Amino acid sequence: MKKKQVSLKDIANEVGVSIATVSYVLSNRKDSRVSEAMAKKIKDIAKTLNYQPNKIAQSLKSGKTNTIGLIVADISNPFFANIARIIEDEATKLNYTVIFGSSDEKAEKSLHLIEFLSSRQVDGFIIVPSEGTDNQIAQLKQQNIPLVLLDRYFPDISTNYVVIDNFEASTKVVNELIVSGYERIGMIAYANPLYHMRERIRGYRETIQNHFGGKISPNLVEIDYNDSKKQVRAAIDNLLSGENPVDAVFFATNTLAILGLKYIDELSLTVPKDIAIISFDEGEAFDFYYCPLTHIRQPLDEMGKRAVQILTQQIATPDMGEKQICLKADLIKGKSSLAIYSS
Amino acid sequence: MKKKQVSLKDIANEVGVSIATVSYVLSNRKDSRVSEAMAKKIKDIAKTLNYQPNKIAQSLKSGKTNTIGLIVADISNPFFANIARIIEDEATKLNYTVIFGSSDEKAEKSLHLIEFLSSRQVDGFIIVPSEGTDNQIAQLKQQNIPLVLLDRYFPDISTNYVVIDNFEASTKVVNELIVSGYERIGMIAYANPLYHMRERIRGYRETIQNHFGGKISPNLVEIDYNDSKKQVRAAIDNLLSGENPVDAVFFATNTLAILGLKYIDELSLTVPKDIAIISFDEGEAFDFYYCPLTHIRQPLDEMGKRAVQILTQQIATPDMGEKQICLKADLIKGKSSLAIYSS
DNA sequence: TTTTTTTGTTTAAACGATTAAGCATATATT
DNA sequence: AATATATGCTTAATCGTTTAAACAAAAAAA
Repeated sequence: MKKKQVSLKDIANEVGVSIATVSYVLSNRKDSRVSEAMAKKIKDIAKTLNYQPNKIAQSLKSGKTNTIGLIVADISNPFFANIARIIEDEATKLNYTVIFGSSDEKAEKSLHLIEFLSSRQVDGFIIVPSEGTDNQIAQLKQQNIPLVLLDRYFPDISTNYVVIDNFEASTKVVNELIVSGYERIGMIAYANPLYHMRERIRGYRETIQNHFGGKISPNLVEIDYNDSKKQVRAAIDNLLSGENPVDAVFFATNTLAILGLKYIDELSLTVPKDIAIISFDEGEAFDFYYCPLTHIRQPLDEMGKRAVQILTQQIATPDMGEKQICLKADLIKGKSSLAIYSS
Repeated sequence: MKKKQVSLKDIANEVGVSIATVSYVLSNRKDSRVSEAMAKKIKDIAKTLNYQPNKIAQSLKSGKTNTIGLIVADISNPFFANIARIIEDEATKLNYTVIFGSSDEKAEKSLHLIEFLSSRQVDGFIIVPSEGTDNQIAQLKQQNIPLVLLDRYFPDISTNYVVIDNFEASTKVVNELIVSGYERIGMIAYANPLYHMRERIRGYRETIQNHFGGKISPNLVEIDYNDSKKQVRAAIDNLLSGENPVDAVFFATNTLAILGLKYIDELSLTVPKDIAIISFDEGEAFDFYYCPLTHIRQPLDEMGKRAVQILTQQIATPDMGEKQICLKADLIKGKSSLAIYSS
């Protein structure tokens, strides 16, 4: 009982003319030689029949789908949801549709998504790559499929990417804590070999090293993504115990910060009096934290837009050179890292 | 320089056989009569060439895209991001892809999205409809395009839908406040004519009415979505002023609650001592609110899954009757509506 | 008038897959 | 041996577009 969509053929039959003529008119090509009268007639009928071109057929013919495949770790994570929204808006502006998928930081899922979206002929990908997806990215590149990495990248694979300078951001965080008088600065990060995480950790380590010259060593705990809740609690216990408990903690992501702060509250510690905190990224969750958090703010808007722009450019001009964008992130000063005035 | 994707034709040429034979083998139809030897040869070559079927071509032939169009108000809103994730997972399980778009609660954008996704031949829609989209929904229905409304629906249009019983949920909220000893209960809602909002308001009004029998009247303020921040503040000022200031406020959505609580904090009012609060829906933001919020929890998981299931069923069996699911939401008791023991 | 050019439209191939129908050849049945 | 059936593969149409090429008729140039 379902009514088929109106096709060029239907219009052609109605008007009593060939499909080609209808096509020429409705794709209003400047060089077509269809008479004014005929054109009007066709356009009118098309309108009354409510004709909508079948993009699937167009895509098959043109080899273009005007579709972007977006792969993030988890669309329900606000960081990615926000960026997805920005990407959606920019893509719409450029007449592209977005198909998305969540990889859950798993290489296997990522591969499945890439194959899935490839077979649906997306024109290109924007990918937040997970651990162990190097080969997938290399493969896409080798197949000349337009691609932009977002938020993270592989230094060993030359691709388009849009990221922030994680090293520098991390440096800012640690410096802020040091300037504010904190000395025993711990860091909780993910045990993730990806470059962005390594850079955050390196920024932390080197700044501590440069400043304290070995008199105080870095105190870093790395967390397994799939067991984060338990391990974050253990990490905090760890950092707070021993002869030299930390007086400040730097969380490498907002999810870690949320888990950490919940536990710190459970321990009835007060921020920043008992312990100072700086987090990477924001989160609605922090809106109501009693102590406004000092944190790194990534330029999400610019990141998302740039990624779409670079991708669509590369789709249009495949031989365009690779674009590698590294933006600076800001340190937003809250009250969770207030200067210590008493000893 | 871009390498074309491998097609059946390429394999056929390589093997020296017709396209049809290759197609029969690779779509492993049980009734095909291709010899074992040939089949193996074709499969091997297909593997070495890394053949991936072109779904665009398959779709054109079959008239099916295995794609769901998802329209929500705003993918960056955690409520919708969460539901999008659930829908994604369920869709993947059923071998469907999801294309999404954000309507921003605007009928115009919604129409644009529907047309956009229709022309991309999505097999069906899951839509969180906005104000004024009745005709769009009616039109889709009239075109026999499979459709499930989510979270909201139009009582005047008979469609599939998955919603919660907003009236009942609202009733629970007000009863909880009354039982806890509150009497002057205000409500802040959106000035939105959609049924879900009307039902929340009706639940509030009727419960107040039933309980206080006119001795205390409902005290409702409706907010314009596009000016919510300012208007929520005004609403709270309003509810707290006059001869009979409210002692409790019921927020009709989590976004309203967030705005409201921020202002209440600014006013240095303490929850629930100075004012009791109950909110609809949760939000990461509440995780760190000093006073755990009493709120309505919608069964997001079930809503998302059911929506996908109903939609895919209807795609498979178009003459299936309409399914209308109304789930109950739970009241999660926090401490923001604690019983009053002093007068 | 004949030839050339322009104008308006149609024919047909193509994109990559599916699939009913056709056609040999081989095997089975009488 | 003659006919029927099974086996293995190919031909060709189809989905809805696009578009180069062909064609006929009208207008312009010779």
